[in-house]
Amino acid sequence: MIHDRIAGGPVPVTIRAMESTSVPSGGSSRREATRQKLYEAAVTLIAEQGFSATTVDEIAERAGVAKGTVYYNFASKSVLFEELLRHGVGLLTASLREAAEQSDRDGGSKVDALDAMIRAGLGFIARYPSFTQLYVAELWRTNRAWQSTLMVVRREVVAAIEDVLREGVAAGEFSDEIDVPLTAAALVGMVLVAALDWQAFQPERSLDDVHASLSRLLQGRVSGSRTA
Amino acid sequence: MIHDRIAGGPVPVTIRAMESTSVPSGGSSRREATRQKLYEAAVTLIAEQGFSATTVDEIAERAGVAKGTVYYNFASKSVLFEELLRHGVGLLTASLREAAEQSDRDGGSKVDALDAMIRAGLGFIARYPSFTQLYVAELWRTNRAWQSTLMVVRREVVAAIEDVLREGVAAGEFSDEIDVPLTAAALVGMVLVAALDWQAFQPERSLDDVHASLSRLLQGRVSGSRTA
DNA sequence: AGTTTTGCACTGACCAGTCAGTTCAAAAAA
DNA sequence: TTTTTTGAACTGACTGGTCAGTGCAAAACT
Repeated sequence: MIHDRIAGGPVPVTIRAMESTSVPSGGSSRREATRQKLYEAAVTLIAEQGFSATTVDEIAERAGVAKGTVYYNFASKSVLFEELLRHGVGLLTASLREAAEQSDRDGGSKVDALDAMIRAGLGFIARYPSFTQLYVAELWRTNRAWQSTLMVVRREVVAAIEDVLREGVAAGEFSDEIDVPLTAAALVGMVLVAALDWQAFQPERSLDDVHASLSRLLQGRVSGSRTA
Repeated sequence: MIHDRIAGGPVPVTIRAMESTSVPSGGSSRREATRQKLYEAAVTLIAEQGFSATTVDEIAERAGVAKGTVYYNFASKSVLFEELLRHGVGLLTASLREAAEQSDRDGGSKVDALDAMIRAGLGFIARYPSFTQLYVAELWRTNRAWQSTLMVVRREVVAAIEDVLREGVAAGEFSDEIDVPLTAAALVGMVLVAALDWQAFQPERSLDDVHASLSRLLQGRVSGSRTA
């Protein structure tokens, strides 16, 4: 329980992809492949059952390795979880920012950029539903070991959206009366919950379809006259 | 057990337990009062730590009750949790439906009703932040004992919103192109996440303030010309 | 070449501690 | 009296984490 021993050399962990990138390719040592398997096993189990209810034995079994291997690769159960969080949110923010930049490059407006981000968010959630579940479930918890990691990681996501909102306000495209942080949070929530519901209850629907519904809601065409 | 709670430290989120509602006159036996105390204790602990990480001993201690009392009043830890869930969502849906009905009685439009529900939702979350945390954290989990309870309870909430949306569509107030279930889910998500962020990161803001921001977002005045 | 050594990655039985749930005699309300 | 609560002891299963030992492929050596 108590680690008097300070990790002598914090190994720079290079996390690759979340799901198996069918190509082990060069550079990936045996260890790296094992880490990958552990991430994949952990993300689904924790999404389903929660962190505390998921045992290290389960993770090891699912990954097809011995329990000791988990502790050979990660200092503790929570460290494994934290690295999983960081990695996943890294992918998400990269995807969001990339979408916004692409929209800008195409000469789109900031509304277009926001729309592109919503689409990117939906795409991410569709690709990594387990990670999203896990993130939502842990985000507002307090008094947890990885509280600080969670805060850092949340800030990254929200900031990506806030940036676009602010640019839009500066460009006169959005009302300058909007509350940027709150609106960003609300948008995250809208996409998050809509996407999780989509995945959970109407998985047969297409991304385009869901995206269109959310765009409509966002652009205020809900409370308006019937569109032609 | 280890109680390393830092006394008097900065409390990140002031969590108010589910206090007794406006004096439930009937059935207020001694047992009922004990149950209430147990709900209050359980809701905060589980919101903070999650179900699995919360022990029955902790709940009993927090409620100021012996452990045996917990098992005298509830068959098991998960039964306690399920009843807590049902109780809390009952309060929420009642609040939402009451808000919509009140708006109707005042001769408001369906947009007004929706707005009133958003306000009611924010009010509920502000009053019972712990319950909300707990609900969000468990909602999309799978393979859990209380899965069915959770589904029933979710349906109640979403249905309350869907009803108003449908009425609005029928009255020609909302576009008939909107996707009612998805829009309802998105609205829930918007309010949920915005409110939790409000409570966690800007608790000093007023409900009116937050409500105004969300109304603005919903009515599409985000992407529009600057309002006068 | 063939042989020996090195050390990384992995193993799984094991340990010390924890937890949900039980039991029950006695006390305190009602 | 009857109902409800108490509080402590107890059980049996489970859990995070440990550690002496294994396997093996690439070096080092002869």
